[in-house]
Amino acid sequence: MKLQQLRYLNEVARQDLNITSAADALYTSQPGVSKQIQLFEEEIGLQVFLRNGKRLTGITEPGEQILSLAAKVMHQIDNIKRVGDEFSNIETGTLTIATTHTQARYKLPAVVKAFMTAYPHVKLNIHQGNPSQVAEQVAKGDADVGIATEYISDFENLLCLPCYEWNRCVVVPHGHPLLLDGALTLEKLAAYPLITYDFGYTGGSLVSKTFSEAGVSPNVVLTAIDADVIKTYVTLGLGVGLLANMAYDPERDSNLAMVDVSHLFPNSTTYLGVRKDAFLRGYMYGFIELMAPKFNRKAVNEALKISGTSSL
Amino acid sequence: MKLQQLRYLNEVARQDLNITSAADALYTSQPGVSKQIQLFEEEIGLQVFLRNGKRLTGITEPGEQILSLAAKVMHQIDNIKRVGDEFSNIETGTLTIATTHTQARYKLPAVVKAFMTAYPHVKLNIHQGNPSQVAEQVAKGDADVGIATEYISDFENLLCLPCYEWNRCVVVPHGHPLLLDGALTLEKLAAYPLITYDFGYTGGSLVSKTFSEAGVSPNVVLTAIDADVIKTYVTLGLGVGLLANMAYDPERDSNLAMVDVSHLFPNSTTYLGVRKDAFLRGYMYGFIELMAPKFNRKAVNEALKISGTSSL
DNA sequence: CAACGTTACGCTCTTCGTAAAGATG
DNA sequence: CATCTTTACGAAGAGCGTAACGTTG
Repeated sequence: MKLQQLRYLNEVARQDLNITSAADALYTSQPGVSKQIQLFEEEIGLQVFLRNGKRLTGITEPGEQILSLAAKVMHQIDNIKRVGDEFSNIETGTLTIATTHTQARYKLPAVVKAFMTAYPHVKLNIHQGNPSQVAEQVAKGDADVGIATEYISDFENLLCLPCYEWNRCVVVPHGHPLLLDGALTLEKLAAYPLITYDFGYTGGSLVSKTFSEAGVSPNVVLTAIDADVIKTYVTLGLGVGLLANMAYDPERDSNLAMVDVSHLFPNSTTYLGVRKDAFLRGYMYGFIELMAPKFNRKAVNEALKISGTSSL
Repeated sequence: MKLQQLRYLNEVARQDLNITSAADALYTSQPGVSKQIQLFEEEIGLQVFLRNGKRLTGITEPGEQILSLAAKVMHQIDNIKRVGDEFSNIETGTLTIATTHTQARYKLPAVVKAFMTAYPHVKLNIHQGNPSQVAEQVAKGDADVGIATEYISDFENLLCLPCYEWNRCVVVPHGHPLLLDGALTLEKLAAYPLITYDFGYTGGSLVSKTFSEAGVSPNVVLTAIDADVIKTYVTLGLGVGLLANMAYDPERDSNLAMVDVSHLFPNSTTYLGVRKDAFLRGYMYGFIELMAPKFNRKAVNEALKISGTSSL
């Protein structure tokens, strides 16, 4: 059995059982991939892939398990390489962050700036997606850390660290009747067309839950994943915007008025997630600490130790 | 990076940094191992082993991490092979049990007999050791399951399933004064020379704890890991034997009298341990169920799911 | 000087890429 | 007939074993 074979298997599974595109992705020849997979299946003594004649049509039951194990092996091989990088090229490498739009746009800039100053030789990638995509990317090892609200703890092999709590505000054009009508309630809010986050995005489901538990039906006329989009439509007079506190900037958004509604909704917690079995580079600990100061290197290791089987 | 290199690294570490004996154990040439380790270190960009000139004298700090990861990789490679075996040669293979003498001698025979009838093509190995050796063998993957009392749950990556509870009895030659003196107490027991298990073995530490909590000092004149040895010395009149209930067989041990002392000591629980990240062959589930009937395949998988990161 | 690790070298087996052939839908 | 996989073959390369050399204690 060769590592190459496991790598090939993985990539074929990734590429929807298309050997040709797997070969392309691996920068090698297609017959080579085909051959190694045959050799692997011969050595193991069973088929990983179901075939209809020559086409791959599916994955066998044992194949599923083998692919899952192969993915773990490849991940640990990556970890081994990282150990090398960590100890030789101190503080150079890549940090891939998966996060939602809200975090990327309003919370991360300050953190990223501090990070880039502290680790100028680390290349940064930011992947954007909804919370479950964020979690999935981290779980698969496509991202080193994920930052999102809710959902992220669904995956068994992720360690979730609470970073900070936040709440919501309402934005309206200046002179809007809501501004004149005393303290805001869910009922008053529901009287106006509402523009807010997609459910399934940053704290979206918590909002709908709060409304429904209060027996109030909000009139959501438009949803977006993007606070800037929401503000744009509010500016056009299409409705009242409900978004994260941190997404309102008094200077930049001077054409809108803001009303805090923390008293109407429970706080949402933003979590940072890492794979329990990942080898964390020094600068990754650094990033985590910038994001959630109480989680220094020691605290993260402690959390990893408690949570998982990971016996690094 | 090659799997072979990881295998070599592992074996060298196992053989106390002796490349020559590692090569022997791997049935290959010594220069080959030497070369591959050099190539690996070159590729990774750091040394795994500390050298004094040409001798290996230790493991570097990153080396420790790499070796740990390499061990995991090799274990998962074994798992992959097992998947193959499981689905092709149904119910043939090997089951290695690590356990203490008491279990092997008094509890396992019935289970093993049933197992061999159910899975006649599975080869059985029984490794004997003290409870911490048992746990270590399972943790390292040298044994598939471990059976012992206490201690076994110290390892992070072991799943422990409670099998059954048991308690102790006292054995003495017929006509011994203890038999005439009414209900037994710790004090009365302490008045006679005591022969019992090594502390650190089957429930031994629980016995000493019970005595010390009662403020009683037992007069332990001889300890052994082996109930048969204990009984032999009791027969010779050297003292009173304190051993596991199940170790007294009224027929075979007709030359000794037995007094139950369950009321003096708390029950001990015997656990069965498996690695959380092991791929369990069908017959291994079978063995576990024979040993602890409430843990059928489904229950074991459930326990694995709850306990670990293991996302098979 | 005995035990151990590294270097040197030649052989063999593997792997990889190109080209061609065979299947599938 | 376009797409995809397998087979065939030759060249390049990697791994292994023997033998010789260099070090360590």
